[in-house]
Parts: sequence; structure tokens; C-alpha cells
Amino acid sequence: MGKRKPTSTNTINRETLIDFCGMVYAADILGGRWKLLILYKLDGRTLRFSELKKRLPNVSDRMLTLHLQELEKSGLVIRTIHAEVPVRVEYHLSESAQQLAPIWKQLERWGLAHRDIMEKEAKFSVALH
Amino acid sequence: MGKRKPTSTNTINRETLIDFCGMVYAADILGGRWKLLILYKLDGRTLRFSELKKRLPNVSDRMLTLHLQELEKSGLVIRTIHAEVPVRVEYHLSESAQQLAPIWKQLERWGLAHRDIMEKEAKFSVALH
DNA sequence: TGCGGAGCACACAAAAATGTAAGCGCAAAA
DNA sequence: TTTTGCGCTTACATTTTTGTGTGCTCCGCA
Repeated sequence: MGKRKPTSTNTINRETLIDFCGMVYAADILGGRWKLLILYKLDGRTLRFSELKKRLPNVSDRMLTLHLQELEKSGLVIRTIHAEVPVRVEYHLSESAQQLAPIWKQLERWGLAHRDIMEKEAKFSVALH
Repeated sequence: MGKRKPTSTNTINRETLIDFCGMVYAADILGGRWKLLILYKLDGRTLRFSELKKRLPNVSDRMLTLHLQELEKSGLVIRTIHAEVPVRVEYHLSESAQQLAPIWKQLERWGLAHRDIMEKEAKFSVALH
């Protein structure tokens, strides 16, 4: 997050890869400590900043703001400001992000399954000892 | 990569989240500059270190080694050492990783589609000016 | 004897991501 | 009048990730 040096090989590599690989592009957009989780929490509902914060353990104001800003720039979440006092700001998923939902649900399932496999293997190799 | 301070809030948060969310677990395993790309390149074939390196633009020996090691630890790639001279080391996907393939293909498609949408929107808002 | 490739390991440096603490602007509530 | 809440922003510190360069070891080959 923060700023990136535009001259770093890191940035350059990323950009050249993004050009020909949709997966790298997707990973770039979704990579970040809280992004997938934010999207997950916003799935199917609209939440305001403070509500979102409550649902994410240990996220700081700053990180939440930063990630939400990036997600907005990437066209995944939509931000609505209600000019009241105190201000009310609400977030919900864009159409594009909603199409992503089935993918992260699969990913969720795969993650759990894979973790089970790993744990069984670990037990097995302990048993061999 | 490298080592992590086990006391940092970063690590602690990650661990608590991983406990109840397969998606965070998956993201943790797959997050990393080259990981998805390595898996992608290994899809359906076996490659040795140097072949893999050729297919990945600008990756250094070190980064490739680190990522491959982590992927092996995560049970996604399988490493085979052929005791020849010079040594030959080959990598291929585990069964678990192969089950992941359809997901990243969807992600690939989504990425391209989403990028198109973003580009069109960008043009549109320029046109308004 | 020196060279060369393969697949790393190690020490170090740079960059990027994340976290912490403080404060701000406004109006209503206390 | 002071306090409170919301949704940030700013400055700064720390942690994590990535990159760079060097060298090693094994053996065959010239």
C-alpha cells in the first residue's frame, strides 16, 4: 500500500506481467492483508465504515481506510457518502465484485480441504516416528 | 518470506484468522510475488528449476528458490531430485494443487473481464470531459 | 589445473506493507 | 462548556517481502 517507487523492478515486473496475465492482475487487486476479508464481509449487504471495522478483528482505522480506498479504485466496492452529521459512509460490492463471489467461495472450500489434507499428512509422518 | 517475528500483531492476526477462514488460509499460501505464476507454469507438466526460471521474466534464483520451498512446504508442489551429475531437480504439482487449477482459471478469466470493464469506464469518464 | 553448469545458501540492502498514535471538523448531547 | 462519535488524514515506526551479489559443491571435461 502506501506509495510505490515507479522505477523499482518490482513495480516494473508487476506491470509487464499484468499486461498478459489476468491472474496476476487479479492477484494484484486482491492481494492485501484485509481485502479478501472485506469483500467477504460485504457480500450480500451494505455496511458502513464502523460496522465493517467491528467485523474485522484487529484492523486499524488506517488499514481499513487504505484498503477500502484501493478496493474502490479497483472498482470492487462502491462508496456512498450521506451528508449527515456525523457523516455516514456506506460500502457495498460492485457488480464485478459480486461475480467474484463464487470464486472466493470455492477458494474457501479448497482452503479448508487442503488444510485437512496437510494436517493428516503431518499426523501420519509423526506416526512413522 | 524469510523469517517472521512470531510476536508481531501481523503474524498473530493472520494466525487467528486462518483458524476460522479457509480463504485467508488459501490467500496466505498463494500470496507471494511469483507463487500463482509458478503454479500456472507447472500446470500439466513437470519442469526443472532452470526451465521454470526461463519462463518467468526477471525472477532471481533466490526468489525462485524461496517460493518453491514454500510451495513445497505448503504441499502444492512436489520436488524430485535426480542424483545425476550435474544434479537435476524437477517440480510438479501435487494433487491438491491440481484441484486448484479450475479456480485460478476462473480467476484469470475474471481478471481479464474486470480489466476490460475498468478500461471502458476510464474511457467513458475521459469522454465526459 | 582450471572451467563450467545446476541448484542452491548466506549476508546484506532496498522497497513495500502494515501498524501506532495523534488529531481534525462538525454538530448534537451532556 | 466540554465531551462524544464518525470517518477519515498525517507523520512516523516496525515488520515483511523482494532483490543483489557472492560463493559453494559436485563431478566431468578439456
